Amino acid sequence: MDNYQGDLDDIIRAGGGGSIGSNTSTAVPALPADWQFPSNPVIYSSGIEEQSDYFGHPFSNMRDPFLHDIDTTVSGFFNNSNNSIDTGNRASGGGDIIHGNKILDDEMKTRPSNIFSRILQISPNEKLLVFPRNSPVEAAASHGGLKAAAAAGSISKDHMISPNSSKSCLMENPGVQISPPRNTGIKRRKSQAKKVVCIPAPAPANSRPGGGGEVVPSDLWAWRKYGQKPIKGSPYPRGYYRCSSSKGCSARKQVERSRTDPTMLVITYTSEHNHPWPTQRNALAGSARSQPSKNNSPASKTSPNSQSQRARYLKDKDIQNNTENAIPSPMDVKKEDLENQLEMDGAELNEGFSSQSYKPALSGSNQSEDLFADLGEIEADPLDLLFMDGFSGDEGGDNKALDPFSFYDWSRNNNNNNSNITSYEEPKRDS
DNA sequence: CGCCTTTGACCAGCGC
DNA sequence: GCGCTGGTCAAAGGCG
Repeated sequence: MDNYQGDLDDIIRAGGGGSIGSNTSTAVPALPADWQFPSNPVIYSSGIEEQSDYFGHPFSNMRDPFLHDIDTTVSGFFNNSNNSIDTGNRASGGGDIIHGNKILDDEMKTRPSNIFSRILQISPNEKLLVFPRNSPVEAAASHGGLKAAAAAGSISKDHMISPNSSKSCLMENPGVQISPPRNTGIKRRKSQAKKVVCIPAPAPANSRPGGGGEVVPSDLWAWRKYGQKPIKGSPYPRGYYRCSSSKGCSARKQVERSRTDPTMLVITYTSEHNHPWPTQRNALAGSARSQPSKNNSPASKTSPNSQSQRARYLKDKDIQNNTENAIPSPMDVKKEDLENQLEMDGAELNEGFSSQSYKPALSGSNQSEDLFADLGEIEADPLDLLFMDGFSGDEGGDNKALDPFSFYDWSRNNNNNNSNITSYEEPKRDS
């Protein structure tokens, strides 16, 4: 297949190591001005220990430190048995997943203190990460990819998560599969490794069922929509996107609104990008147009806007930085803010992270250098480190590239200092 | 001109 | 084996 160098499986398996390059693009809504980092990161413990390995991310180690926090911060969440994710759905049904939203509501009220708390990971192979809405973490996640998320904590399938600050993002996806894929060789549905990310929908869920007016967050990658289908059991259609940054790239993503929480978008990534970051040109190439047309078009459901924004963002960035490959960075989140927040949490976050580790390894492309050079200011940011770490081929130098799942569109962030990018990664089973 | 979105049809996987 | 559902293909149309 294609040149594709890796698959999600690889990524996952790599444990971290594998951060790959696919990014999703999802633009994230700006964070509330008052948003703050959770003081206590919470890690959901998963029954899955593998994950630690799996992620191989420095972050992973962080879990323990945070575990104690769970009781205090998230205890409600966990205690609530309701919080479980049902992985069960599948097949025919389109899988419904579960839900224990009740809890969420409560939780939401309380608001998880930790960003990480919202990140969920479901299975080693498949991960579902949920980030708090509008939290920088999301961004991080998107940035760092699964690793970051993973680091945040993993959850066992039994533990569901519903992280959204206000609502839970359930994986409707049939896909959240916990058990190993049955047939690896199957073509379509079966078991492709998938990552599922829940992010706050950039725009209010205006979309009517079926109508779809979703705005898909854009990322650096260029995505081309190749299909949309109504999903049984869900009022919202699912959009199918393919990476258009490079020909032959098998990276794909599915975007749909969470049934349970329309304000959340569930993005499922499949396959990895087999190419380095898209150049601006590429990125812009497709995105620029999409915007306009969509808005007008009745059908446009998915995310034209975001793409255009991305394009704009890139363009602007380019101008500003004069960098050919300007990559938006999660860092847009103000460093100071982060620092302040981090202070509260303690250096825990910092532990295990080195600025070095976080440097993205963009497959050896010069791009990365340039990009990060621009980001130098931000580098110091612990969060960045966290997130970025995902990029770096921490694991063994696997440069496979970028974490496919990792980038969310920072563009929005740009506008908002506080904004954040939210990204989540989840593994999904195939549907 | 190139790329994107939209949409209906087709194909394949999965459960019964 | 059948039916349902999901995922992908491909044609048509639109925009910059």
